[in-house]
Amino acid sequence: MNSPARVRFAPSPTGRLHIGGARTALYDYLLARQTEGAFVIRIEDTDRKRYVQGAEEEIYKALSWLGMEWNEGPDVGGPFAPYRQSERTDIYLEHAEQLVESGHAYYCFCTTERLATVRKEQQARKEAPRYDGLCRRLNSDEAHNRKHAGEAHVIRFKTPRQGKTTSVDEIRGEITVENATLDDYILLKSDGLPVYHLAAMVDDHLMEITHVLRTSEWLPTFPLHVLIYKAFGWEQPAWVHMSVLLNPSGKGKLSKRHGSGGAHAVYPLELKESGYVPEAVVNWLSLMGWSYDDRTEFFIMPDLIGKFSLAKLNPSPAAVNFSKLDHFNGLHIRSLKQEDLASRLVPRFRAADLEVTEDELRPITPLIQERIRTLDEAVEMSGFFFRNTVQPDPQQLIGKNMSPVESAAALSRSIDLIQGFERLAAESLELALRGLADDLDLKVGQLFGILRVAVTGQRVSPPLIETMEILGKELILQRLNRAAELLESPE
RNA sequence: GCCCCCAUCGUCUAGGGGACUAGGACGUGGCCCUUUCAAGGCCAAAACCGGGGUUCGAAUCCCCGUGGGGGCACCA
Repeated sequence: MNSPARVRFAPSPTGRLHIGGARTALYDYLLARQTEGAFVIRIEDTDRKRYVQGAEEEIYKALSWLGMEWNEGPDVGGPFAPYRQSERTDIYLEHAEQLVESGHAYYCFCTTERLATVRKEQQARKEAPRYDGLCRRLNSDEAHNRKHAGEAHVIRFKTPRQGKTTSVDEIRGEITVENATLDDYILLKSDGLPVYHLAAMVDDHLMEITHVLRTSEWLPTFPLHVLIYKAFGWEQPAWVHMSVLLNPSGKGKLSKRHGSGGAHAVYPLELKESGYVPEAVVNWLSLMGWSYDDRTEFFIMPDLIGKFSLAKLNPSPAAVNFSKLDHFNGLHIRSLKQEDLASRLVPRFRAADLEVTEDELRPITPLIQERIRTLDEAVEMSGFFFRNTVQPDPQQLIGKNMSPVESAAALSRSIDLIQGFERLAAESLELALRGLADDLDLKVGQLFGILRVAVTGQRVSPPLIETMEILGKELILQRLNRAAELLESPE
């Protein structure tokens, strides 16, 4: 095993955690657990304009639901607290000033208006929009004077104008760019708060982060980050730029809502509300840009912790495949213990206004476990167990290739037969019903089809015999009689 | 416009010069099983972006195209 990794997941609280972020967090978590290192959460809330109230709590909730616990973070504290960047502003200011003193950064007094004008001119000339370096040429005395006079300013990085910078990414190798193509990026804004480029580098260093996992959106500024590390004289962490997630169509970065026709949830907590189990979401996420071998795909968290490796990360962008999530959800539901499934089903039934208890659910879980792909499908399929009455479609009460009269006769004979039972026991009931079908010269499917609709109100249901056993003689007779009436006088 | 990254079935991927007649999974189609629906089993169709090199030999290495993605904010 490798030495303990300190890995951080650093979301900005600008909205709900989406599956892309969740996948990054997962890889962070796996690396930390695998090496028995630390998984730390840092909240990057230096942009006050985009701050969303409650977003931070949502992120915690989503990570918890997915089964990732963190060792350090704003809510649990830790040796490098505070973990919210808005509470570390002094640190960034100090470091920015340090860079100015060492000649790696400078004060810039340009207004946003001037910057916009410059940018516009450059674009008109079809040049890359970039800071024109006006304040870079200021002598330091003048700059200090203007600063002390209270003039609004930012601190910019003094990017070398010559030479090349080579950055090393764990999955992509060396990436070399001409420094001339880089900009003099702003490090510290005029409000005194840092931008990502400064804050993240300072924190990663101070918090002793060993592996920086982020998506490839950061590749263009990767050289800048390396330059900042070098300007401070710090040792770099291992950089890992993962692929981005694409829309199911493969066109464009994953956006809020997608899927053919219907909308697909892109937030883990939304997936939860749609009846997905966290095990499936984790399994699905883990395989978007990572693989273990050429055949193994079913994983639960402990497997993943053991098997994850950075070397198997795939650099190319991956389109999200929601039907595969459905598949994994079915797989994980089937692998659940019955009691576990039953307890997870309770809230889904309640959400559908069906008052059920886990005890009531337990006997039916074995009947539906291998038939459902989401927890909510259990409600669709077996809700009739908990409704007082069912509403069969009279048309559906007519057996396949049968007349209404024949169907009514089959129903009536079934009622007689069931009346003869003390208690409905699956084995004997099935034997009797099959005998009846034989007597009536019907195929088993014809008779069962009628009974299924009569008993469940549905054409698709859990296995009929077991269903009848659970429902019991009284209820069955009630529903069968009701069906017989419907067949005689359909409204 | 400029810079960067990527490129195997529709999708996610295995593949690290000969083991490739290119493997697995989802999805799709068919068959079997079957009281419906599933699940399960079996089978099928389905890919190395193009062109040049390098090499005895290239899906694998290099170059050029092309395509896709990302970035160019006092956002992250």
